[in-house]
Amino acid sequence: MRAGSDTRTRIRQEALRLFAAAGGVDGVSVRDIAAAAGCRPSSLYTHWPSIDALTAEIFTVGYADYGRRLAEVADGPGPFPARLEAMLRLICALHAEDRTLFEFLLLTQHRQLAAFGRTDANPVEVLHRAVAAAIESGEVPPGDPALLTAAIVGVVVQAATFLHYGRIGRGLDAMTDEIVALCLRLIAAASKESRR
Amino acid sequence: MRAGSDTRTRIRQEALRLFAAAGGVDGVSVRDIAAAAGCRPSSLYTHWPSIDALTAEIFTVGYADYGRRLAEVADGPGPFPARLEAMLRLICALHAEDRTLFEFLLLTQHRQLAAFGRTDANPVEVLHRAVAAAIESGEVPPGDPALLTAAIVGVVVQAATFLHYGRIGRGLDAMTDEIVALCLRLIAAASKESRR
DNA sequence: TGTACATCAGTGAACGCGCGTTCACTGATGTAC
DNA sequence: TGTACATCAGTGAACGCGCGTTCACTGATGTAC
Repeated sequence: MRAGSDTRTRIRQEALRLFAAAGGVDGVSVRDIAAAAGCRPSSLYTHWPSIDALTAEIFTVGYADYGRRLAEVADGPGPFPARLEAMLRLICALHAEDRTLFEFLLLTQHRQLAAFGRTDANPVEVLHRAVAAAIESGEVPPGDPALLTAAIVGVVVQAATFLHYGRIGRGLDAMTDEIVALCLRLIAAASKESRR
Repeated sequence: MRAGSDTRTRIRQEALRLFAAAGGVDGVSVRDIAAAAGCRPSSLYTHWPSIDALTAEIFTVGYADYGRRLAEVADGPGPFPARLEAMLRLICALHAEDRTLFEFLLLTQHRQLAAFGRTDANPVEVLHRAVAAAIESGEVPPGDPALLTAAIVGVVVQAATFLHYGRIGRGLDAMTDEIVALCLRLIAAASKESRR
């Protein structure tokens, strides 16, 4: 074996970075990856049989690892609400720790939304305005309207999406307590709802 | 003007159907759309200057219309919780009314998730098991564990995603009351949270 | 009503392009003796 | 230590393919008189 040639590692890293930036694997070519990694397109085939094998490796390894760490908490001892809170804190920590991987795993979407931009007809924008107005009028107490809107649409995932597009300036790690509180409320609400 | 040639309409409809089925515009070619619409690829250019113009028309028109209908409710009179409930009921009704358009607008994602499949390492599956276990153990009262899991990850959007992949057998319209209750809980929780 | 012409949705063949991939090769590094 | 050989990561040119798109055309339909 040769002394540490890091081309394989660089290809994997740059591919992940490009996929996360593009919001998916489409639109990122072998030539793009090679250029970013500082090698030739054919070098990729020294390490993987195809581009699909590379993307599958990145996704499967990352996803499985993420699932495994989550399972450790989920399957552990203690009451469910405490484990849910621990899972949420883990997810927020993972996002802060490796945002590129997190976004690649969760945000393969949203090219259309990005192309459409922020207009008044954007449903999310409509809801955001309604929330902001409700907060201003005192119907809903003070808070970050963008965060509350994201919570309604999708709590963790939607918050990560808003962060990805720069509508929220704080990382998921800075919002951990609020995400935990919202989700704990959700399970309490579900309990009451299912009893009626 | 000629007697109603419906090729233009068929191209638009079939393109939308294919985009929704593929979970995005990538992987759907002009040839695919033409074949589904029963015409030749070149016919598309009689009606649109490019494939991008067609996708932009479908997305922009659908998205703007969706946003407009939502804005009518959001900007109407009455207290915020009632307007939020009305918006959620409208969204669920829109999903039931034109699921293809709804999915095209919201679910441009998830090809990677589909390729990865349902394994034990899937984070969503991990959470689902934890929720199901919590329900079985009585820590969380009876209810649809898949629905509760979807609620935590993303309430409306995530529920629509699960429905898209067949993990939930009921339409959003059949879940409207539960979605409303969950989101009303979310805003109540947000109120208390922001006061501390 | 009949004929000549205009319109224009749709056709069919072809285009240039970027894609993923192949493969004979190079040349730096490691090993044998 | 020096020489001959083996290994193998990385190269460069080329491939076939499907993509979006073009354009001269066809032929059914509508209009003028």
